[in-house]
Amino acid sequence: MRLLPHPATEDIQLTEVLRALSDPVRLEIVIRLSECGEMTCGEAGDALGVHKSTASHHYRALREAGVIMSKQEGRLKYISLRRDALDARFPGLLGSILSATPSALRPGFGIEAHAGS
Amino acid sequence: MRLLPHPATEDIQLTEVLRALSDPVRLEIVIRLSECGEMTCGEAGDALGVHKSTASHHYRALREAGVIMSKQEGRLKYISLRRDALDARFPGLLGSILSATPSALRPGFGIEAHAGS
DNA sequence: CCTATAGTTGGATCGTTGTCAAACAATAAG
DNA sequence: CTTATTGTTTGACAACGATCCAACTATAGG
Repeated sequence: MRLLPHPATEDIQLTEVLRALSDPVRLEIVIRLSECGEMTCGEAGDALGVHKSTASHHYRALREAGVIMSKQEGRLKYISLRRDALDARFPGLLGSILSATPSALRPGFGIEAHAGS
Repeated sequence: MRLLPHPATEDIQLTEVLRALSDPVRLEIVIRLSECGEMTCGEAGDALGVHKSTASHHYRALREAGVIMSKQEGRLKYISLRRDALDARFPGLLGSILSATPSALRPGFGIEAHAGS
């Protein structure tokens, strides 16, 4: 079991976090992580609709921005949200984003999702 | 006095707001607006260190994302934060970003700004 | 060693973006 | 009308980014 390098909490930059979360695919990953706690890259990338290499690039972007943690275990790689670090550095930010997301992220996933005639 | 077109509150998209705020220059503009309330483009762009046309592009990006309002008055154009709309759409988001900013945005503007030997 | 699995890396492509400079538009004042 | 002031638009350019595909690494199991 190996942990991969992540930025220290105090080195996490606001603009980089915002940038990381401004991509719909990455925001989707973060939302899923916030619901499921910890997942393998395969699980996280399953319903994203992008190539696995694309997903891998997004994991790296999120990790380098300080948003997620990665730890390798055998041939699986588990990723998880860095909730504590984000809350310590930018109190309330992650919470406001996560509570705003379900309907805000994707039209067609909330109240207005009655794809009738 | 003319108001310029802005997206309706319910049309403001989270990823676009995050994207707009992920640029240091635009975040700086937003911080200044949060402190000063309302400014002309000239005032807002003075200390940004970018060409005025660049600043103008940033104003447009912020306006189209739903972050700021613009109103023309004579030959001046006043811009201001769309606090109410943002708070209604994404409660807590703007607050958490603004309270996180001063030291997080720019190293060299906070405690560690003693440019000694 | 061979094969399958899980994920990364490196190119190639294509669209987006941040920047400046120069030209432009619009208002105000002489 | 001419000039000054404010800001926008357009063009050019370099940098970045998202994506896919193919090749690669690394672990696990036969």
